[in-house]
Amino acid sequence: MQHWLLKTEPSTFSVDDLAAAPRKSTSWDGVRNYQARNFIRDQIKKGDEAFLYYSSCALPGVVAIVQVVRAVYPDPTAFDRRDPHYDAASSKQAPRWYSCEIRLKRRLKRVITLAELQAHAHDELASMMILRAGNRLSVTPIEDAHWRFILSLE
DNA sequence: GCCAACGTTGGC
DNA sequence: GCCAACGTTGGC
Repeated sequence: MQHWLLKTEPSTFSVDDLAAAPRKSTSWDGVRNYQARNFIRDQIKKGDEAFLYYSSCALPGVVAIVQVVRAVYPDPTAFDRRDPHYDAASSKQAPRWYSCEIRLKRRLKRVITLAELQAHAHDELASMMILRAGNRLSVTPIEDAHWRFILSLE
């Protein structure tokens, strides 16, 4: 089982939104970056677990653990003309963008902040993608050792 | 296929 | 709001 980190801006979609959703699950869609798309399309499997990470907010960091409950399918928002993520170049015959469905497994007891992660950027968390300068990927794989270490901070 | 211009992301 | 770091676009 592979681990992941999924980025969201809490002002757009928060863990509260996820907790309030039916079955505490949602379609993880709207990803419009090819590298992130490829992770979703080619590597994310049902049963995988991911950290939910808050960005562009007062306290960036990991806030929850989610589980992939349905693997890859074409991103429906790309087909919806009224959706801000609509993409005329994506057709149902040849989809360009993909989604998966995630369910809230549990909230962390507290936010594991970006500042805490950065404090270990040169030892336990060396080469963690989210800590790379200028990182903008919204979907990144997490090494097993990193996953365990981050949870040990909780 | 190169690369400059432009837009977006995201920490601070 | 600033700005660095990227990704994308489009002229050539």
